[in-house]
Amino acid sequence: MTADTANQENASRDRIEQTILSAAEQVFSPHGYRGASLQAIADQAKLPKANILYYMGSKQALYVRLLNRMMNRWNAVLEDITEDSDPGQVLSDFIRTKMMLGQRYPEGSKLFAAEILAGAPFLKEYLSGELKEWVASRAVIIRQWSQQGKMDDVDPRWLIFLIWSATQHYTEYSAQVTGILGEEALSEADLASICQFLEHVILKGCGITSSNATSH
Amino acid sequence: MTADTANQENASRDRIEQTILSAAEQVFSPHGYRGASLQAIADQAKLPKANILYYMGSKQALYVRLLNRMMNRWNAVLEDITEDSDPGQVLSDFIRTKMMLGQRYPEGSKLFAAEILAGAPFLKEYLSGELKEWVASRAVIIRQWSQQGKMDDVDPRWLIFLIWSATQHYTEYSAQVTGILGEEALSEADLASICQFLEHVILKGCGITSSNATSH
DNA sequence: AACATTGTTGACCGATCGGTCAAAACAATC
DNA sequence: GATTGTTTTGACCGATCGGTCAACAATGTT
Repeated sequence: MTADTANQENASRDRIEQTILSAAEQVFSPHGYRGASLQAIADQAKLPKANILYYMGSKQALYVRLLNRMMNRWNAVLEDITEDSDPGQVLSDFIRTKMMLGQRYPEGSKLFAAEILAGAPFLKEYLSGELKEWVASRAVIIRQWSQQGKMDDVDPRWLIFLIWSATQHYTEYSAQVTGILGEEALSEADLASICQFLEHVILKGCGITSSNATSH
Repeated sequence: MTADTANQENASRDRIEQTILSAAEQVFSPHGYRGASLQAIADQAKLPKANILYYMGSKQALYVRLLNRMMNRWNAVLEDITEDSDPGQVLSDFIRTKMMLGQRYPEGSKLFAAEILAGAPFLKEYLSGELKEWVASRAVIIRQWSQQGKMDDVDPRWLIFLIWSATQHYTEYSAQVTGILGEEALSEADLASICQFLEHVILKGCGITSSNATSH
């Protein structure tokens, strides 16, 4: 096997794996790791149970793969900010991006939520390693914004948690939200209204005077 | 059996039921309904499995009882507000009360979260009935505050969701929060700091000029 | 003391759990 | 077309699932 054969590897295998991953995400996300069964995943994927194990090795390996896939989707957020960035612009983008990611990958988001709820048995080291460092490094920059007088002197960690929680709420608690609103699902108008609200409250609440009103 | 014998009913039975409920809450909360087993609950309660079923009837009945117990704990919140109330005072109380409830009943809160995450199969009608009406009635009053110029004209529903999500985050995502902070659990100082932050951002963000600074 | 009621629990039920395995089907190479 | 390697899948394994039941202990009641 030469060095680059792995690149153009069997495409049919990839397609099947994607089918399985997608099915698994739908089964794991509402019920968590323990509440999901391989048989249910197999039914969802319309494949024999033994076939799932042939491709994924074990329930745990499949689950961990899903977690990693979801985390990769979040990598871009808040990545390229500096002390010279405009807080209003950055936080607006942050809110909208997080909101959009939740809408785009609802199952993946719920999967992640269930994992945290269960005490993060498979993500403990990621949270206290990579993610902790990520938050710490973002916090440094936000602190600089405060010192420059661009915004109030708030704890950056609580601010990040606030934006995370406020946006995630609409995917992970979608059953509650839609129940209360009396709608089947959130409309585009709802989403726009929510984004606008969150921007208004959080930016204003942090003492950020909207520099340039981005048209929406 | 006369009409009121049920009042001073067997106290030993109550004690055992509380033991079981407490054990069940600890087992259900991280794993959800499907992820929990009666055997695990029995082990936690240090009782034979058959004994659990003798007192609770079935897994489902036990689970529903836990949900109801948790919901009763929330009943007092935001209950006695009028159009003449002070928004700053009310929202401050709301934030602090919600935060306190999450700290007081972490398992119950997580249980509720897991139920919603699973699509709220046992709470659908509560959400779209009682709770929907509750939110609607609170929204009317908040709208009046806006019209009186006491606060910005924000959508009360999004405001309620914001406070719910921001406060619940610290109990339901406690594994993530503590992992990122590098602490075993949230300290009292952390909690006070978080409450202060949320008050600051949300009240200011809603255009509420803190009437009387309550000392903390 | 005799009896009825309530509480306790090990043994057991069919169903399902995650996972293994071997036989058959398929694909690729020579 | 025989050989080799890869997929596919039903059958099966021991463990565990929620729940039932009958035998038994404990606790009133009279």
